[in-house]
Amino acid sequence: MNRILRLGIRERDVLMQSPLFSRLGVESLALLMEMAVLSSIQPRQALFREGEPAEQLICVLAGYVRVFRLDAAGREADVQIYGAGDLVGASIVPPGRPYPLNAQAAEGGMIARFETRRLMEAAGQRPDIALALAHLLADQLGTSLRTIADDRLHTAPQRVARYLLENCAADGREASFRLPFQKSLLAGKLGLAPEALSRAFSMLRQYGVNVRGRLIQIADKEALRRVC
Amino acid sequence: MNRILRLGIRERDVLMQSPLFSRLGVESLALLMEMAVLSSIQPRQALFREGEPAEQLICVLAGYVRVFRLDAAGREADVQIYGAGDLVGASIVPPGRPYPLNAQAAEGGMIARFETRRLMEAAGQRPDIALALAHLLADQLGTSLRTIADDRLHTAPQRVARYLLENCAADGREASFRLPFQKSLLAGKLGLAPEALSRAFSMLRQYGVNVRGRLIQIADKEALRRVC
DNA sequence: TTCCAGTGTTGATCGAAGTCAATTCGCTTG
DNA sequence: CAAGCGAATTGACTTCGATCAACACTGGAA
Repeated sequence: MNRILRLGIRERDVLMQSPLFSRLGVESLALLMEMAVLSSIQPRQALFREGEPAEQLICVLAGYVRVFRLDAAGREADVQIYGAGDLVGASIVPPGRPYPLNAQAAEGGMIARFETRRLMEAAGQRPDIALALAHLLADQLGTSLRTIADDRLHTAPQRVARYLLENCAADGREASFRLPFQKSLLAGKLGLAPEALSRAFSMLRQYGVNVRGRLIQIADKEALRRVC
Repeated sequence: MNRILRLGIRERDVLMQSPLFSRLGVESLALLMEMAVLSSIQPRQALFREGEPAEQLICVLAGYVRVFRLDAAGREADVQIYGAGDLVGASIVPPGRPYPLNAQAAEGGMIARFETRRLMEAAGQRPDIALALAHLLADQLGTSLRTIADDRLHTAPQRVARYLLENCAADGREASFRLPFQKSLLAGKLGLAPEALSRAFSMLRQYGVNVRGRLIQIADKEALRRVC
């Protein structure tokens, strides 16, 4: 919430790598940097709620942001998890509508906020900004469409296996890596209850997947690929 | 596939209403109209397949286009249904990648094709085109995110009830309308097997929903809303 | 170290929806 | 009009995953 925070080197770096900035010319880049307002975020802090007027786009600089929807009974369904460099709520780029979803910090971190109104003004004058926006939206649309298909086609162990294969080092027969966040968050991202994720992991043991805390060890990626 | 077809009045009208064109200035409009290549499409005709180089964006002028994904076993999962005015495959706007999904004509109709390369060139020079693209992508991203949440939060009868309420006249206590396409297509759109859609309809009978062929009659929208 | 709270795991049960098979419906075509 | 075909429905069965509850593990604070 601290408006006085200035962009440090680390924050600039993350921004520069983000899909919004990475394709810009120097001038546009400076223009947008100018607009960024930094905030640190606390675990579980709400960043915006469904129905609120949508005026700001958020770029995650550190930590993770969970975007979810509530039903009438108060149950939550995660829609997407955003990490460093990701733009949250890009679907509200056209200003003047309410947020369609809720966003919450999954852990402590740092974000940059951009006024959508100013962003759109800038995009109207500088094609590279508009194009970068289109690019980034297209990417998010792509992953989101793929998520729909995956949900409908694959069982829980299959979804987990796919996630592991996408997020481990590409080379070699075996691999090991650390989950970037809590298992309950991963469960939500995959559209599962935490219990279902747990069961999926234990069923994947017979395919050479070993889990200790956040550490994942895969004995044979080929074997795992056959699960999908 | 007939490249000689020229834009008739009806086709121009649909294009003008589409989210890509509706926000453009006259010059940009003329430029894009110029690029449109018309084709008539036959039922079940494949428009593009997963993995093919993605070079064309498709705008539906008449009929419906089904976008779906195949799994290893050959099962299909529908991701989205596009109707007149909708832009298919907008997620491939950035050129040079393969199509991530399959598209197929659900019935006979008419489409306009645009080369993504030329489209992006035009967008790079004319901010209104780039902005229109961003706008449209944002919309599609929004609906797609909402689909994910809906899938995860609602049962089959609830999803059907929501669809009915969104697609019937807004005013009045009762309503009736025709489904725009086959039930099997609707089932896919809602992420259901046809049998599940059928059962959902018959369970909604007790909430005042009557179905005969494609004709839907809703006795009391309030009652139906309580299902969701 | 011990305690504690939050996180994750396991077990038992239940309900939703997918699948396969058998009819029935509704529309097109001769 | 009848015939015939694909679409839709219904039934029986099965599987997957949500839910609730009990328990175990982990990491931080006193």
